Amino acid sequence: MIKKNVTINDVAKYAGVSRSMVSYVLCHGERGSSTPETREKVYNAVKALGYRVNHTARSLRSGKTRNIGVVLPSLQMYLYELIVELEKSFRKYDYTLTYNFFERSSNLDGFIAAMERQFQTNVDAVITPSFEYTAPSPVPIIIWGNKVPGFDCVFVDKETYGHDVIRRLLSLGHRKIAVCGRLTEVRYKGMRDELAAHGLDFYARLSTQNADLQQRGIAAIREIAALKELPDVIIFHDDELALSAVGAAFDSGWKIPDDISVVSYGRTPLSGAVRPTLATYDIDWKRTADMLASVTLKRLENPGMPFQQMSVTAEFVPGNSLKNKTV
Amino acid sequence: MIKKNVTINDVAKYAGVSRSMVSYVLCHGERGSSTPETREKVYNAVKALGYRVNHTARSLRSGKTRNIGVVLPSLQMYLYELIVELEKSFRKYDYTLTYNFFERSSNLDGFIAAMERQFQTNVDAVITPSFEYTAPSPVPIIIWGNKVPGFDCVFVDKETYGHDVIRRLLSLGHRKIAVCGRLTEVRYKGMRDELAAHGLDFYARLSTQNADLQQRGIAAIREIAALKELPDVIIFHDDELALSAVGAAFDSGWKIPDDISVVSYGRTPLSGAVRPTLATYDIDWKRTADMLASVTLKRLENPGMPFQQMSVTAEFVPGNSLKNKTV
DNA sequence: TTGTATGCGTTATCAT
DNA sequence: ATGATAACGCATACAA
Repeated sequence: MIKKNVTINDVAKYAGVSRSMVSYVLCHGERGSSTPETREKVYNAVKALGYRVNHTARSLRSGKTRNIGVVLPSLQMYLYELIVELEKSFRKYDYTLTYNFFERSSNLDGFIAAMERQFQTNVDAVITPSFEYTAPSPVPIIIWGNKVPGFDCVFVDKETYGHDVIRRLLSLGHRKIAVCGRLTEVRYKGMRDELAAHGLDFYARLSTQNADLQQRGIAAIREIAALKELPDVIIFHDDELALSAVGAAFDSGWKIPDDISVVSYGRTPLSGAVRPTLATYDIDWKRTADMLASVTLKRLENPGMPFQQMSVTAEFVPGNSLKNKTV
Repeated sequence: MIKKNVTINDVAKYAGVSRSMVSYVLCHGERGSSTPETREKVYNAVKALGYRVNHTARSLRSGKTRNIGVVLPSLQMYLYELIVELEKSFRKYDYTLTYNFFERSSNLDGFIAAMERQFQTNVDAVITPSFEYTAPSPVPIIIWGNKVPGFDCVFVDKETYGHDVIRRLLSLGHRKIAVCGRLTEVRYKGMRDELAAHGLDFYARLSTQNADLQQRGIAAIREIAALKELPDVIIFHDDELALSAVGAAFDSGWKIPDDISVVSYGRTPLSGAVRPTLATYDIDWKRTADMLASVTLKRLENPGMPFQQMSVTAEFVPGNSLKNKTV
C-alpha cells in the first residue's frame, strides 16, 4: 500500500502547463480547442504521475456526487439479484450506489432513519420501495416495486400478476385457492377481482408475519391444517416463504403437489434446484435495474420532466409444485 | 420534493454568529468552549433552517470521506447476509459503504477494474476477498475471507474447518469421502491432511466450474454416477451448490442420506427449510461484519499499526442430509 | 469566547 | 490556445 496524493497542480507542473489547462484537457479532450501537443503533454503527465481526479473535489465544485442511495428492507435474500444488477446498470453511467437497510418489522422509524442517512451523504437521488417518506426530500426519490402517484416508479404490475395467477390456477382446475402473504398488497386485489369474476373468493387467507423464515413456513402450514378441508393450492408471497412452507408440509406428511399445490412469486436461483421444483413467477432483475437507472438519470438531467411510471411483467415459471387437476 | 441548499453561512446569519462559530459548535458541541447561549442559537438555527452538513465539503476539507468500498464477486446469493450485516456494523461509526461486483468467471481484469472503480470515488478503505491487486493502493485494503500476509484479514479459519469436517465424517462412519468445489482452496488441504492422518485420501474430487447453478449440480451428480462405486458422502463447497446437487440426485433416484450423505458449508436461510435439511457449517456474518468494521476503523485511525489477522470459526449445523453410519 | 483568514482540489468564466 | 481567478462548503489555526 503506497500513499500518494497527486493533484491537478502536480500534473500541471509536470506537464509545464497551467492547472486550468489540465482540467480543460481532461474534461474536453479532443473536442476542446487545445493543441494536440498540449494534450499529449497532459496525458503523459497524468500517466507518469498516476493522477486520478479527486472525486470529492469535483463533487463539491459541480454539486453532483454521481452517487445514488438505495434504501432496502433487510432480511430478504432475493434482493441480492437486484443489488448486483443495479450496480451493473448504474456503472455504465459512472454512477455509484450506497445502500442503507431497514427492518420491515420495525415501524416506520427504521425506514425514515435509513432515508435520513442517505441524505447526510450527498446522494444525487434515492431509490426505495417504500414511499412513506413524507418529509421534503433534498433529492429526487425513485420508487421501486410500487406504483405511487407523484413519483417516478419502476414496478412489476402486480395487479396484472394477480389476475394472471388466478386465471392460470382456474384453468388448471383449482378452485379452493388459499393465499399466504402481506394481504394488503395490490396483487391480492387483482386476485380477488379475478376470482370474483368467476363467482369465487379466496378459500383462505393466511397472513404470517413471523420474522424467522422457518417459523413462517411452519405457522402457514399449521393454519392450513386447521381448516376443515385442505385447499387445492396455496399462493405464497415469495419463494423463501414458499420453500419453508413446503418443508413444513413435508414434515406434516403432505405430498406436494398431490395433496396440495403450491405456486409462488419471485424466482430465486434455488426455486428450480429444490424438489419438487417450485412453480413461481420470475422478475426480470436486469430489466428492472436498467429501467431504474434510465429513469433516474433522466430525472437528474431534466428535473421538470413529468413523472415516469414504468412497469415490468412477471413471467410464469413452471414447476412440479403445481398440479394440473384437469387431467 | 423540495430543493433547498442551506449552508453553514445561512445558519450563521440566522443565528447571528460567525460561520466558524457554527462549525465549531457543531463539531465540538458541549465539550467545546462555546457559551450555552451560543450553542442554543446555533441549534435553533440548524433546526429552523433544516441544515445538514455538506458531506462532500467536509470530506474535501478533512481528506476523509467516511466511505468504505466493498468489492465482491457477483452471483453468490449468500453474500446478501454479509452486505446487510456490514451496513449495520459500519453504520454505528457513521461510515457508508459502496459496492462493486466482479465476475468470478472472468479473469483477473474484472476484479482489477472493480478495485479501480472504487479508487475513483475516494473511499477511505476497500474491503475485498480477493487480494491479487498488486498495483499500489491509495487506501488500506482489508481482506475478507482469506488469510494473506501483509494485509489486515478477517476470515473463517478454513483449514481448521477442513480438519473438523473430516473428523466429523470419520466419526460418523464415513470412509469414501468425495469433495466438490474449488479444490485449490486451503480448506481442501485441511481435509486432505486430516484424511492422511488416518491413512486415507479423497475418494473422488469433483471440480465443477459451470456458471449456472442447476447445471453445476447436475454435472456434479453425473460425475459421481460415473464412479465405480458411490461415495459415502460428498462435501460441497457451499449450500447453493449442495442444494442443486441434491435436486439432481433426487432426479437420479438416489435417496439422501440413505444412498449418499451430503454435507456443505455456508448456511443460508434455506438450508434448514428444504427436505432433507442440509447439514452444513454456519458462518457468523454479524461477527464477521463487526470484525471487519473494527479492524478497518483501527487501521484508518492508526495506519502504522501491525497487520491484524482475525479468524472466525465455522460452526457445524446438523441436518438430515448427513447419516450416522455407525448406528 | 468569538471572528478572520486560509486552503482542501476542482472547474467555469473571463481575460489575454 | 492558454492562464489567472473565483467559488463550491467546510474546518482549522490563529488573532482578537
